[in-house]
Amino acid sequence: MSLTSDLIRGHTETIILAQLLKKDSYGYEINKSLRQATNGEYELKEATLYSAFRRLESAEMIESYWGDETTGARRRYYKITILGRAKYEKSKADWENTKKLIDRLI
Amino acid sequence: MSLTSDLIRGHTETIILAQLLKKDSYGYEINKSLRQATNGEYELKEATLYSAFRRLESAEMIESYWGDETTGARRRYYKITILGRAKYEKSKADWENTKKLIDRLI
DNA sequence: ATACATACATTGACAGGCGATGTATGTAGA
DNA sequence: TCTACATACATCGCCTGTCAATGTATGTAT
Repeated sequence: MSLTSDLIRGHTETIILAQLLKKDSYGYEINKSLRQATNGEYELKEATLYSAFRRLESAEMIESYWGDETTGARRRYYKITILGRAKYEKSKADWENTKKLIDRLI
Repeated sequence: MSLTSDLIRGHTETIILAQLLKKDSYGYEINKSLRQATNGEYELKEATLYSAFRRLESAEMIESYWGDETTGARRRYYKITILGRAKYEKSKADWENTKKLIDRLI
């Protein structure tokens, strides 16, 4: 288990939603963005990433469509929905509260 | 799933160690302290609390002894070890790092 | 040819959290 | 006296998110 994995557990979906808030994207690209944003400190494991996509799509927080690449590997793009935006806002507020709570307790 | 449960997952042991850093204590009392410290917003579920004690004791982060109550229910007191203190310091530093990481990502 | 990067996907196992349940002691009130 | 409640510890079995391992397919560089 890596340094952060246990502490970031529970934030995976919010992190993905935050990326999709900027623009439609696909798994591989999201992970590249995360690596860049954290100077290589953090990225999602593929199994974690794709199972999060499944959950988010089932919950109608995101929608997917195939990209129209004529060359290279196909890409499945994801787009955040209205529900996803609401969820993101809620999660962000929860994070702010939880952060204070933990700071008070440790 | 409650508001905070998924986000606090992974902090349970650190929260317990933080309490034991102040003084030797026992399950029920630790939970009372947590409730007080958070104005009733947060407490550990008993099953969570006691399984955390088991893990921490196996890992030699805490030690236990029976209280000498002559009346009322018996209490099993826990005491943090040197190893537990080191673990606490490490966890706290990890938390500071993770907090920054998450803030950057969401 | 070979290795590597891009890209998606599933399976099975593991670990932490927790609902449900059980035990036992002592106190307050009807 | 009976009942309810607070204190206090403990375990079982389920659920859920994470992830190692593995597989598929395309394109590029050496």
